Amino acid sequence: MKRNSRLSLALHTLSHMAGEPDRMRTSSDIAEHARTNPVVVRRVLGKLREAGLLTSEKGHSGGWQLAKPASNITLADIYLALDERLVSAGNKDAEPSHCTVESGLQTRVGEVLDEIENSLVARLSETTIADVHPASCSYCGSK
Amino acid sequence: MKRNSRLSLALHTLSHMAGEPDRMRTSSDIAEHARTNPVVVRRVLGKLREAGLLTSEKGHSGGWQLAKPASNITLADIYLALDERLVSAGNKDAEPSHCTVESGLQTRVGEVLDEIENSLVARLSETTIADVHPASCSYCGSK
DNA sequence: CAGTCACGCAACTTATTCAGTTACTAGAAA
DNA sequence: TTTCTAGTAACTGAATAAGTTGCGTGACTG
Repeated sequence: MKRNSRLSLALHTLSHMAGEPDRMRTSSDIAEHARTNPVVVRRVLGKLREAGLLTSEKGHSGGWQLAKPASNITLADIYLALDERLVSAGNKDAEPSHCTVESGLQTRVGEVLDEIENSLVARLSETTIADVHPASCSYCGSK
Repeated sequence: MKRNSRLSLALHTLSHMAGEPDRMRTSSDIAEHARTNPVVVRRVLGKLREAGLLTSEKGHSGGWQLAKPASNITLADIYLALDERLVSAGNKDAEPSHCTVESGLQTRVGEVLDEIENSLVARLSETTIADVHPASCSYCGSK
C-alpha cells in the first residue's frame, strides 16, 4: 500500500459497514474489498475495537461490526484510536539544548505543532462515518 | 531524526531567522543548531527557496536569508513548499474497482480526506513565522 | 590570479517504518 | 470433532528519508 494506509483503510471499512450495520464481516471479506491482507485488517480494526468503535466475534458466523451507530463515530475517534499524530509527531525525546534561545524556540515550535494537531482533531470530529457514507448513498440499495 | 522532520526543521530554521532577519546563515550553522547535517538543511531549504520564501548566496559571506518579512510567511507556505500531504496522500493510482459500490466509496473517502487536507492548509495559513517567533521573544535581545 | 568558502547536486549508505506473509493458538458454532 | 474466525507473534520486503561523501560551481578575498 502507501502512506496513510491505516487511516484510509479504517475509513474505508467503517464507511462500508455504515451501509449495512447489521451485517457481520470477516477480516477476509474486508481485506478483499480493501485489496489487502486479513492480518493487516485485524491489526487496524483491533485498534478500533480497543477504542470501542467496533466489536469482533470469533468462530462460525464471527467477524466485525460497528459497536455504535455510524452517526456517533467521528473521524477524530478513528484518528485517535489509530494513534496517528500526523502533525506534531508526539513531542519526542527533546534533549535539552545547550543554548537558551535554542531551547525556548524548540519548545515554541512544539507548542505550535501541537496547536495545529489539535485543530486537525477538532476538524476531524466534525465529520462522522455517516457523513462519509450517507444513508442516501445511491450505490447501496438502502435496506 | 524522526518523522515530520522536514516540516519541523523548516519551522525551526525560519523561526530562528525571524529573530534576526538580516543575518546571513550558512547551512552549517543551521545544521548545528538543528542537530543535523548541512546537506539535509540545503535539501529542505532548497524547497523553500524554490517557493520564494528564502534566498541563498554562494561564496564568501554567502548563506541563507528570509526572502520576505516573517509576518508574510505562513505555515501553509512552508507546508506546501515541502510538498507535504500529511492527510490525503495525494490521490494515488486509484485502479478502478470491479465493484460499483467499492469504486464509489473509494472516491468518496478520497474526497473526504481531501477536504480534511484543505482544512489543515487553511489552518496553517492562519499562523505566520512571526507568530512562532514573536518580536517580543524574551530570549532574543531585540536588535 | 589563487585560495577559500558556501551552495548545488548526485550517488551511496543506513535506519526506520510498515505492509505483507506465514504459522500458530484460542474460542465458538455446526 | 470439525470448521471457521479472530488474536498474535515472528519474519520478510519495499519504501522512505536521513545521513554521508565527493565533486562541481560561483563568489568573495587577499
